[in-house]
Amino acid sequence: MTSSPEVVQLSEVRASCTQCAWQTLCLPASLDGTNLERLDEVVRKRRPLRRGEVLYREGLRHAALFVVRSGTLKTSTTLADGDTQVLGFHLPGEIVGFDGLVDEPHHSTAEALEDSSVCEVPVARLAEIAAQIPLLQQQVYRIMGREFSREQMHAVMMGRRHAMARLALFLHGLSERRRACNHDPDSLHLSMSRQDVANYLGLVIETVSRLFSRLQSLGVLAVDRRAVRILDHAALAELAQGEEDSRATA
Amino acid sequence: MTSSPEVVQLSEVRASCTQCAWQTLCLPASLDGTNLERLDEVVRKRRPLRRGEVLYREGLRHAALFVVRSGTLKTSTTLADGDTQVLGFHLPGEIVGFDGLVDEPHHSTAEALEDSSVCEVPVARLAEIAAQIPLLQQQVYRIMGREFSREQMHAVMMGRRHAMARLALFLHGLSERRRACNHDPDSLHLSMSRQDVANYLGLVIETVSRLFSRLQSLGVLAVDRRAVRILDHAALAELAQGEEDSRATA
DNA sequence: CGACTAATTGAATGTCATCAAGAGCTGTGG
DNA sequence: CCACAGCTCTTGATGACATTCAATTAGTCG
Repeated sequence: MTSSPEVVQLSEVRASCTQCAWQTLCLPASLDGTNLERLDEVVRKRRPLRRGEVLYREGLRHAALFVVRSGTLKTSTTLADGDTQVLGFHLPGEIVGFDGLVDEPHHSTAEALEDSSVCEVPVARLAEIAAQIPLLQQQVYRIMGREFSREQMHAVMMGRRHAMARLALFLHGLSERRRACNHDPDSLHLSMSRQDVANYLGLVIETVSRLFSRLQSLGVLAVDRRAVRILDHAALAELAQGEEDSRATA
Repeated sequence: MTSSPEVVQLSEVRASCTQCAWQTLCLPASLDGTNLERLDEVVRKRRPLRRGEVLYREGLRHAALFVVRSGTLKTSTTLADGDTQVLGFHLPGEIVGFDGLVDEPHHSTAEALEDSSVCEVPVARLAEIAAQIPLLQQQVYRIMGREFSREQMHAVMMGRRHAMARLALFLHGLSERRRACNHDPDSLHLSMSRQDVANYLGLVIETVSRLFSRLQSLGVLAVDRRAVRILDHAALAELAQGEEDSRATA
């Protein structure tokens, strides 16, 4: 079971999509052998990103999509007054870059929250071969719809007027995304800082910190720094709906 | 200069895109005559929508995009607890339906806020001809990116922690969208209720009402029911940044 | 070990939600 | 034409909850 460096090279360069764990979530879904190879030719593997490294920056044109292979990305935008707003966190299998699809400069910046790796898909090349492979074209649309809905989920969270409901929805969403990847939906590793979570939810860091503490004392979560374990999904779901579960404080 | 009923008919049925006021914002941008005709064949004109009429409903599959030709649409989604969250307001030239692109059922419901009219673009047919017209394919991507960025702007608004900043951003955004259509950016006709505005911004109706009153007394707006005139763009911009312009209250 | 950052916790203020009442507009029918 | 009902919107008083300011603890890196 020893794998020589050449084999690794080969699989990385040639058969990236074929061997990728996220095939079913990503562009290649439902493509057969021949078409998969054609997609492979378009997809450019990128060097791994170091924690803190920026993938693309707002204001720059870079018409490409990026598939997260491992790690976590954070997208954010800068406001007129210099404040930043975190727009999203992106896990393996998810795709970023839709805000700079063609010509348009990006409105957001994407940064690695931990050491990560991504595939780069130049939009122009993708469009070319998608024009010849209807199933791929469909998959592109499907993924766009998926990411669009994810954006809307952000608005739903921010629309909740109780801070607890926002955090509960956030945690529930993360849990669901882990389930989608066949990972344990109860154990979350938050690769983002409390500050990032707070900003993402439209709160301040102290509030988020207090909420984590409260969830822990309620027995809903076990919190150890950025490692979070969900102990009571039902209670979390209730809190997500704004039910102030006051009886549990007794 | 009399136009017979037949001429109207003809222009409505055959030359919809050619004569549409929103050409430059919409799919046909940068298409020449021949290609424009091919697009015309795909686009289905729809009967006008009456105020309150639903264009599509969440949970249903309906793989089509809709271009707003006149009027205003509201998209919203229903939460687990039965509450609804308003996701967006859509003005002429803008496009809705991205959340139900392929196969997937819609996550949102689209409703006319006033008598409106839309063009329906079946995604499957659009994909077919876009595969043959690279410029159209590009334009599809461009528009998706645009609507994606609009979604993100919603998150930016909701992220502001002062109610005034949210409303100011909202009004500023509406103003900019009117400017983009060569309309007077100072006069807004809010076709949505205060309740809708409040929900969209994650506030309650009373707060929104108070804010409008305050903006009026500050001399920033002239508010007459749903007719709003922006008197002081600079002040509005300041308020959008969370600057509590307390000196103006003196 | 010491300096730095990240996160937690406490106390006080302020903003927004809630509850409640009233004003203004719209449409209907007598 | 006016009266009435129903709705949207406004305005006021109160209180809850999140922010702010401040200090402490925990964890990380040089």
